Amino acid sequence: MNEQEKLDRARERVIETISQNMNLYGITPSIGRLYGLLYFKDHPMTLDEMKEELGMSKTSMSTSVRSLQEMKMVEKVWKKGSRKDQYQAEEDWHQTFVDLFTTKWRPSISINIIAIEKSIFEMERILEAKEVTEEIKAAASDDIKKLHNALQYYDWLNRLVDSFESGEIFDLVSK
Amino acid sequence: MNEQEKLDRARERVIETISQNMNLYGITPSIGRLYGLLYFKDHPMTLDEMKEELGMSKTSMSTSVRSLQEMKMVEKVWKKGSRKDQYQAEEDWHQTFVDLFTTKWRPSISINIIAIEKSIFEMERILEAKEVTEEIKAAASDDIKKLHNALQYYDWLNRLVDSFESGEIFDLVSK
DNA sequence: CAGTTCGTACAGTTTTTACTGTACGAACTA
DNA sequence: TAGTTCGTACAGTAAAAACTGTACGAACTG
Repeated sequence: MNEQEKLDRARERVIETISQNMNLYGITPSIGRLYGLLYFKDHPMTLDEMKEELGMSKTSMSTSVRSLQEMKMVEKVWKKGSRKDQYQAEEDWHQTFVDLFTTKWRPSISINIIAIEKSIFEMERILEAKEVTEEIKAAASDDIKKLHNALQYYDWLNRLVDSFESGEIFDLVSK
Repeated sequence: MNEQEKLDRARERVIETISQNMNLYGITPSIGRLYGLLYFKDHPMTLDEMKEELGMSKTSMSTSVRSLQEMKMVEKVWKKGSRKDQYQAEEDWHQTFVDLFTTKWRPSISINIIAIEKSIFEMERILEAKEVTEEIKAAASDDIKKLHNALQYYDWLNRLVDSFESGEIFDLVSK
């Protein structure tokens, strides 16, 4: 094995390992591998180049790179003389982590809160109703209490995401 | 629709919504639904009861509840007079979040660090080697720099997990 | 304007993951 | 000790996700 091969192999080990562990971020291995490829290239790449290096379809490259863009892990850059779109990886993983956390978590926190609030409202109507047995009211009351705890948790989570987004988290845990 | 049905429906909305959004925690919807069920029951449940309520196989309940246990979201409790195992949901979601984060992230951080360190070592050997072209050395040197950045990130992530585990995070973002 | 090139929607296929039913060991019961 | 009950391993099946190839609109080129 020559030195170039050794270097490639060492690089690929890291790409492979990281992409395998990216499911924690909600990222599939093949998308992770693409990110790894872009991370180690010191210049932007086109869809055709990615396709070539990973041996996958251009369609996959197109959709994968788009989802990486949505997660702000990759950005499109303009390069003179090329009609093709060029993409490069975001280099600062702290920033990537924060963005990922924010873009992924924020929407689902909102969805959960809305569902919980709606259910609390309906349960409170049950408590007010006349013809309801005490047993059902007790159950409703119990559920309402649990849902308020849940709301409190989601509020906390929202504030946690705030602290990520604002960079305040780096005061507690420095880079 | 009677009041009992209204209550059930309100409760199920929350369970369904939350379980759908649990993929962020790396939890499948059906496991999330099981957790939701346990969360709203104010008493521990057996595998047979879960099977009954969710209309799924006992095998699924057994494996699902085990993964919930591993994530510390559910615990087995002893109940006198019953030979069957009884399970109940962890109620404090802040704690659940912290545990989840810790148990899921810690191992994969370690794996990534090990792979990176191994590759850095190999790349440094390339730099020291005699018969290597300057071009390859430059590439190796570049990669090493990137890997050191990665290590720095994982160190940060480890300290972030520390602050979750120790509860220090709640100083920054209060409950 | 006709001819290219590029990126992506969409449908179909392959691969992966989730779920079920059978079967069996362990722990209890009489 | 024989008979139950309980939980789970394992193999097979059903469902879901990832990936590809075709096809086409948009943007460029001559």
